[in-house]
Amino acid sequence: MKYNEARHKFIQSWGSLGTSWGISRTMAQIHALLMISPDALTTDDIMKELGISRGNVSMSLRSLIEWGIVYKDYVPGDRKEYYRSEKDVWVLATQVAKERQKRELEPVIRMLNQVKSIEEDSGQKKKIQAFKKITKDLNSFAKQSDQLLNVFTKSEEHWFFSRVKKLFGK
Amino acid sequence: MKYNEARHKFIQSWGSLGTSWGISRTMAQIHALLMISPDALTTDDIMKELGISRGNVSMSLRSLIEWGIVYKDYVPGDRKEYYRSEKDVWVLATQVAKERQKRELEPVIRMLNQVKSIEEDSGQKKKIQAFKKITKDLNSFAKQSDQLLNVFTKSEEHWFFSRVKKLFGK
DNA sequence: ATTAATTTTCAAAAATTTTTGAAAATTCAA
DNA sequence: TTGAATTTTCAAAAATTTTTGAAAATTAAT
Repeated sequence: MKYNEARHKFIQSWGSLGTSWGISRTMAQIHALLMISPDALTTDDIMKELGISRGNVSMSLRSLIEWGIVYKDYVPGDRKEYYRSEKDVWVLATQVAKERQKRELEPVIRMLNQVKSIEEDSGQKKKIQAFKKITKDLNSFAKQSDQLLNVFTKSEEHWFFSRVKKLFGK
Repeated sequence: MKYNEARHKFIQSWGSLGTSWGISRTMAQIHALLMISPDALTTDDIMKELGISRGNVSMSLRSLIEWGIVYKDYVPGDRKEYYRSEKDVWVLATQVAKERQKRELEPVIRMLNQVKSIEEDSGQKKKIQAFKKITKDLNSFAKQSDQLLNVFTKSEEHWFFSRVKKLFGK
């Protein structure tokens, strides 16, 4: 496979994967482009490479910076801003895990805590029983996942996978 | 909090969470409704409870069945089909993990394997170097995650969280 | 202060995804 | 078979999300 073909495939695939990970196609494509770029890129570089609008690039970059996986660089004597991706895959993964924990897991835990205390209600014994059971179980699972994610995001790469694998006899 | 309020909050929240987990609002709402229902429900029950169309219920249920988290029940002497959710949270979680592994993780690994072998190209040494480095690192991480997920989906509930937590000194 | 370069904002347009609802298909009892 | 009950399909409509692009804001050099 030629480099340009591989590069194109990588950017396109990362873009469509982004969609199923809850980020927009172009945001993921920009991220892909920055990951494989040895040098930091300007807004215009990105617009030209991916054929997308200035506004889109601006908003997507802000979002990537909020996710903590893209950084801004300032070059002395140059008005333009340069953007650069985090390239350490472990750091990338832990940043993404932290953000998703905040956006997806924590809201569930909050909701489940809210619905935990329901008043007695004569006519609906069975339904209330079922409701309490599943929400309690989901809450317990969600909290354990939260703890596990904390272990993951705080651990050192070297340790995590190898220790877990050894633990389960792999 | 009153039961009906809690129930409403649970269904609505699960619905909007579904969106960020890549399934449609109504599909997640149907799942929520079935999880808290002590008895299996018919298509008409679900339509009435959630105020959504027959077609939507039919398609969403098929999808939930494909995910392996909802089952069809047949009641003797009744033409209607009854639907029931998996209620064991560990089974739910492992099913969802398996499906997402198949839909999200495996495609990345396939793509990264494809772009792995690129021909030498005189003019682009530095770019090719950077490309090879990041795709190799991503591939290695993706494969380790895949293995970890296999450990998770094959392990017993009791073991998983407690062993991992103990391992990391929690 | 003025101006040119650059970035950001956001309303409108485009694209995509979800939902509807009625027709078609299926199922099963008589 | 026939036909009523039920489920499925899918084109069109609605809702939602993403993208555009030009105006406004910001930045920094002169």
